[in-house]
Amino acid sequence: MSAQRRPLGLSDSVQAASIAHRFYVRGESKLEIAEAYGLSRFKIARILDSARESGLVRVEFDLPAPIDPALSDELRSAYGLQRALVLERAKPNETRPELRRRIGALAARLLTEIATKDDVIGLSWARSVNVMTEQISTLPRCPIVQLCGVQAGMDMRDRSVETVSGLARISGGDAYPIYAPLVLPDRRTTETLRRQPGIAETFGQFRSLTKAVVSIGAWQENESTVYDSLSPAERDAISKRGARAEVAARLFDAEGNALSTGLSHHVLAISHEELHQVPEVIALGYTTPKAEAVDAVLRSGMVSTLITDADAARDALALASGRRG
Amino acid sequence: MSAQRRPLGLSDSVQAASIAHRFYVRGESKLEIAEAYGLSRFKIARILDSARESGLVRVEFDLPAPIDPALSDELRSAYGLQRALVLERAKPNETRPELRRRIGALAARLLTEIATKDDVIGLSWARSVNVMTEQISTLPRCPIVQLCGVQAGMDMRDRSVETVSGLARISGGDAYPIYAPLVLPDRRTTETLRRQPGIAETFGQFRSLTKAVVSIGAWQENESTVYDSLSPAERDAISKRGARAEVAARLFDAEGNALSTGLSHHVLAISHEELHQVPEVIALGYTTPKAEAVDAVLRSGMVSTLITDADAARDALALASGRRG
DNA sequence: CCTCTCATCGCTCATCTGAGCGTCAACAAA
DNA sequence: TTTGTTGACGCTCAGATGAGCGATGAGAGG
Repeated sequence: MSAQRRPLGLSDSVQAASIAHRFYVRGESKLEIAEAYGLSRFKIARILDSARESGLVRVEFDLPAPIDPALSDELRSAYGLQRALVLERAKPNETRPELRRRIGALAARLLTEIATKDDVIGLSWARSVNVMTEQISTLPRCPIVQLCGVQAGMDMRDRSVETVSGLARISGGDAYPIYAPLVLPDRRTTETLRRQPGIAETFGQFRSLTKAVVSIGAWQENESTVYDSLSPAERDAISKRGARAEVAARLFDAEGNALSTGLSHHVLAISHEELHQVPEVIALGYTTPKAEAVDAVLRSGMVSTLITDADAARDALALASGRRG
Repeated sequence: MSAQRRPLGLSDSVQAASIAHRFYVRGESKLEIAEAYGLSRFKIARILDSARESGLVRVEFDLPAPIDPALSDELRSAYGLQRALVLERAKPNETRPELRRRIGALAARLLTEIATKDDVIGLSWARSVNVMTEQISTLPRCPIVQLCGVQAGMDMRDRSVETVSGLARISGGDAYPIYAPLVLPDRRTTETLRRQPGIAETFGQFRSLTKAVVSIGAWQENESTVYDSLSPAERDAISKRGARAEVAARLFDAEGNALSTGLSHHVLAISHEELHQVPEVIALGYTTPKAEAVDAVLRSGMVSTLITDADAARDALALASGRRG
């Protein structure tokens, strides 16, 4: 908390370090140490305090991944999440694909770890989710369900249509894909497709989902594939309704409320309600421009685990504390 | 204490790290953390314990010098010293002059720090003490007293005869040198010199000493300049009396008892008793071959501060614990 | 189905610990 | 000299903590 006081002398430093070693590493009680040194336990407590304040003893974390435990915990408690994984800043100028890869790797490890054979896992449509599945090598035998239709554009090229079936192959469980576009021209077409055998079967799985991995998009250019796929008129109309964030083509306002717009009726995707029912929703959202969107989605209470980077985490925390303090 | 248990999962690790951060860095109580996480305080305690045991949280020491705090503390309490400074192992194959330089630097910093204007500082004749004085740049104005005569041999070449006057120049205090050899041919010559004006004056200071810096020599070849300067017959005679260590040409047996041999009467040096009276005796002793000698001298109870290296410290500790356990 | 094992969890109680306060000594100003 | 200021120290007591114990539950084997 407080800044470095005076640097302490060599002799005092060694004594303080020895005491700290006994206390923190060997776990002796302060009373015990006090007796060994012929000092009062208060003196020992003060030495330990000043040793920590002066930075003489540091507590380091050897996490199995480059995660910032302090930020993770702050984020977790600020939004009442079950878990938060905040990736440490890596290089000063990490490119977006590099960051996405690291976020995906983290999500992959988490999913591999927490998935059980009784799970039904849903995946939304996003580059980061795609990158995640590429980094999963083992998974219990459980069904993999696609949460929304196929996004037109670059996704086709990197074969992300195979995300769900690919993961199902690794898992050995059933695959429930949606071979149809995410955004459709009108409501009627949407409902027709919605009733197609394969698609209806996938939609039927939504109520059984136990885990979902989704990506958070911001309602602005290049920060949401759904945004990018709409016409300027539609984008603006939705912006005017207060849309800030998008998850699986479902929209949220700044307060995290589900936003029902015209778009709602011509996308093939899991509904707000169904997604909210999923016990474990792992949301991926990274980079500063998405902080506001991450904030909005977290406020919806839908997310149980957030995986993000340090920049976005700090910005989101600033928003959250701005509301409180 | 105990070895690494299982490595813990990613999710648990992050939780444990967050809890450890709250506890160790932010200083929250376990009860507080337990409430924040909806866990019992016992659970928190167990998480913290296993986090430390598994090495997930590490306590690091940022000492102003490369000192091993754990070894220092063990050594300090094993021998009932006031202070112990154990230099961390540097390179795998550090040469003796390099090690001596680092030991000297440490002693220099310590002496600079603890010396006050009311001190009377004694220096024994040794390469490490000489190296120490070279690295002292400031010292309160106090008298500097030479504790023993000049050792013949290589010391002359590196101008270590000037050690005392050099340090006195830095300090601004009086210098009490001994311009006479340490080992003399017979008792009569020794006593004659002992009564010479300058030398007598220096010897007169011995009872006023408040601090002394001495080097520990082992009674074997190349580990004691006094040993090296004697004839084989004398060396062996003294060895047979049980000599293990030498400090300022005064001998100690393995139990740390003062050893009175024929040598005692033809050296110009402070006596065992006078040295024992000095409130603060800083002893320098390093490298493995000297461990037994260091052990012996520490057992004498004469030393208040030991400065050594990790190898010697470990070996000495093995000797000490061998006697107890 | 039972029963055993193994691990986890949270309780009690004796001990340990922190916040706040009063005492004391050192030192500077009056 | 006295008086005020500052910092170090250790006391009290309420609150936090650890050791040990029995309860509970999941999974293995009968």
